[in-house]
Amino acid sequence: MTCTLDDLAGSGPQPDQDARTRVLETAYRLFYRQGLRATGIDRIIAESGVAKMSFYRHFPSKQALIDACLDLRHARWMAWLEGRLGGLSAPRDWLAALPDALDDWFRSPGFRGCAFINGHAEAGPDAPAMTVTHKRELAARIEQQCAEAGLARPGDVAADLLLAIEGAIVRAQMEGADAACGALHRVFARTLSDAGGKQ
Amino acid sequence: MTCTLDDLAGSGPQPDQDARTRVLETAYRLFYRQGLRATGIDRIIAESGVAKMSFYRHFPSKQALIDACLDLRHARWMAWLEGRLGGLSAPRDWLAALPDALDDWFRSPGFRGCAFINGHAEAGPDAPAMTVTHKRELAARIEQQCAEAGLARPGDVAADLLLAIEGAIVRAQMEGADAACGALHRVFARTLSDAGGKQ
DNA sequence: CTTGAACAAGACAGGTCTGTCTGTCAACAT
DNA sequence: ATGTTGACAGACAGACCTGTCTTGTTCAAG
Repeated sequence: MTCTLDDLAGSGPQPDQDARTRVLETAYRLFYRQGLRATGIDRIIAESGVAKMSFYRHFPSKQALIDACLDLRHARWMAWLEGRLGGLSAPRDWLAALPDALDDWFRSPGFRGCAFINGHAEAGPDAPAMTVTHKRELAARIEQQCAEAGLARPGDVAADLLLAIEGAIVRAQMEGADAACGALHRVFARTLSDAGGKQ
Repeated sequence: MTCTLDDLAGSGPQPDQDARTRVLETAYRLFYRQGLRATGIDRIIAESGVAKMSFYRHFPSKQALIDACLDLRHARWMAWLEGRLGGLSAPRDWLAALPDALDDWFRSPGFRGCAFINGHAEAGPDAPAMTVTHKRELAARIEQQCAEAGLARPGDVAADLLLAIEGAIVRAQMEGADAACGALHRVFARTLSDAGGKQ
């Protein structure tokens, strides 16, 4: 599965898609843009051009639709990241290129932070499990690359890098990409340099 | 103004307080615990033991109450931080002790992340101005300490530290304090060491 | 041709949301 | 004594929310 930044943002519902896909694509955009609670079922139904019963045939509840959207978001985001860094076979290069990839994402139109951070912030401890699962899978992927790069204490290095990533996402959301990317690059370089990766 | 972690969490409405204070204290707790949109006016009114008209006499709208709560949160959080680090007159010590202070906060009962990050995540670009103002004032305070400590490029150092702080808050919210604090301490030590502060 | 599945359109129920309004009461100042 | 002020209690309006149900249409497989 390949995924561009446009795919990540979502193309919106297409008339030739079936009802379930139109609902999912519409919700995917609205939930991210407006928030989970602020987006009502009626609006999703109206914008996707679907009957209410068609919606409830495919999704038993709003919560099920939210879960499906977060699953899709996770799959697309990870696919985007892998595609964006796909040409880099050396783990050290992969890690060093992460800030540039995030920089692209921060500057993409419609960027509004991390859907999982936002969802967790909104729903609190009762947030869908995917909000934390996504972060764990990202952390595992980064730790894998740290280990393959031969860095000492790959778990600690991955935790440090993930800390910087989360911070950069929040900074970019609140103050813009420029305010986040300088610090992100510096913290990454310092962390990797300290861990033995090339500068 | 002094502020303990209990004060930061909010003591709830006391019967001897006037109506406005009871509303504000109730909303202060509920907005942080449940989120802005998930907390209805009716619930705030019921828990504060106030008439609806008394509420609307003191606050023209729910949005005005939200703004007042964020103002109060900002004042209390900054006062807590200054009090927590008050004994440290040397700027380098002040900066080095920041992760321990945040650690205490992450482990305090009822911790649910940063009210300003959460509010911004929920409301998006239309979020109250205080959500970004709070972060700017914190960044300015950190930069001031960096400058007084004689660090090179105090603005960059402050940006790096703030990035780590935001990341740690999010990590602590989603995975708990243990998952955040190790990385926070390491990134802080590395950043300060690189900037010329004592180890 | 018949049957059944998917779908569109929309009424409906029951609840919640914000915000307005009417009364009643107690404290207090003139 | 009397008017003012603040507060409590609760009805009410109008909108929005989720979820159910009915009716009619399209279309394809048997």
